[in-house]
Amino acid sequence: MVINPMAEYPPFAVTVDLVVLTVRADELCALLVRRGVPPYQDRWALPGGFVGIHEDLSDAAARELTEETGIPEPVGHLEQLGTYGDPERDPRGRVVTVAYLALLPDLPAPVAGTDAAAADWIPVSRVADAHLAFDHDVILADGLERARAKLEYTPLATAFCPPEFTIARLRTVYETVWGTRLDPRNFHRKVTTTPGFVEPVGRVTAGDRGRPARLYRRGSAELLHPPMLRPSAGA
Amino acid sequence: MVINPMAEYPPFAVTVDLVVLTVRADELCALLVRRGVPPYQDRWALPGGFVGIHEDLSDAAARELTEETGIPEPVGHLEQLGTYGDPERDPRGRVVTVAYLALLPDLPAPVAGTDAAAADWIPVSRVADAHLAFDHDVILADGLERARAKLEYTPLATAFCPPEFTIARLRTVYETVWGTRLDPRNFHRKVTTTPGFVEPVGRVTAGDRGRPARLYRRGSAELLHPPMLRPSAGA
DNA sequence: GCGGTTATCGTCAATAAGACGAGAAACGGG
DNA sequence: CCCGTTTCTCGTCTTATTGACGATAACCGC
Repeated sequence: MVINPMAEYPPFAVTVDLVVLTVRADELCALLVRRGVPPYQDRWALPGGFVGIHEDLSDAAARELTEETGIPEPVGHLEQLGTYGDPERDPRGRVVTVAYLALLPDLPAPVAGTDAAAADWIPVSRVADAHLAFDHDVILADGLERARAKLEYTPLATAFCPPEFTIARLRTVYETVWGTRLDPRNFHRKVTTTPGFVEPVGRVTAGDRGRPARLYRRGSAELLHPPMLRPSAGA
Repeated sequence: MVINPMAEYPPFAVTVDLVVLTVRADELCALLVRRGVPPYQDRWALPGGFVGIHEDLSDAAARELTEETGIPEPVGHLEQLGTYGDPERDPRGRVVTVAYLALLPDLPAPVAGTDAAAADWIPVSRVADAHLAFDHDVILADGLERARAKLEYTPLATAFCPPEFTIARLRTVYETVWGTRLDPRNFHRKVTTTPGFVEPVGRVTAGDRGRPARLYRRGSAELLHPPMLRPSAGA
């Protein structure tokens, strides 16, 4: 703020929007809010809001995520997805939005939005008809594609799981996000032999059907070597 | 522009910055400009500039690319890299920049910047000392990592090549960007058997040393299956 | 105990990758 | 014109990884 050349340059509003994904009841769901005010009143939209003049972009995204889900931050995963700045994307004026992608475990959270409108988890298979506000259809589609691709070469599937999870739980994450079925035995071998993907906790589950399963937590790897490739594209 | 709620929200300036990479003389080079005005006067920086109030972000990036390189657009590859909005990143005020990554063939282009300052290709191995202006070190590092990763699972190495190229040329691109050596025979087999990576033109080179090489052009695939994995990380 | 269910381990063939050998096709120098 | 040099292209062998699937282990309810 030493000098003020801003006056010479066009003023923009900057927002953050969130693609928040989770896996619940064998369905991939996105967190959506129903808009209470124009434009696009009563339409579903991605949660988001304006960035404060002294606020970092990632801080704004984390703040919105906490406000919308009610959960403290250090669960799951949050990363920048992309920035959308079509001059016509917001009828109110020139608004550039920085989209973030969040992957969360299935929370029993109330999802009581602080804003007036209602918030809810919507299965992505049923969002297509909804015609989200602004360009949020495109942003959501980009987020889904990013999530699907990242499961291939990063251990981020664990972000959809609670801190301790079974291999079967991790497999349903892959199956749900990719929309494919995976062989439980080959998946088990692949996950347990990829260095740094998961590490055993030492305990097992109890109370479920079938043989108890070992519990694992996320390993230290940031990248999977070799990657988990989607069967669809492989052939 | 129907309503004007912008007044209630903090005004930002929005810029685009470009990480422009090419392979020349067996070195990976980035296009940098020397700043002619404060702040960071006389320091190297990424090319870039302010986004017009009616201009799309990708249009602004393409415009800057053309201005800085003098080449018409439809060569190489241009994609959004990420957005950087630390409140302190620009001493002049709140400037959010949307970074783009461009991969170009080695152009005999004059690189005569329209702006006052000089522009030049700098080998990335020598940029580390330079301490670029603003947070451009970070943006460049992110662009390099993105480029290295994308060579693994996309055919974008072809963006560094002229429209028709040899397998050996493509191999030097991989070797230069990754900083490793690759076996020419295994590389040749891998590239020619990956569906959609390259397709033969039908002609061969002439005049070089050694046996003439077949010419290829880029194939139709957007993703490589199976991917080309870096040897470094593989073990 | 017995069938149902799920987890885990092992086997075998098919596929892909890494390490090389060797011939093909150009060049320049004697 | 023969020869060594260079570089491209194809082929072979060995090893690692994947995909398909059998078999056993360990729980549940009855």
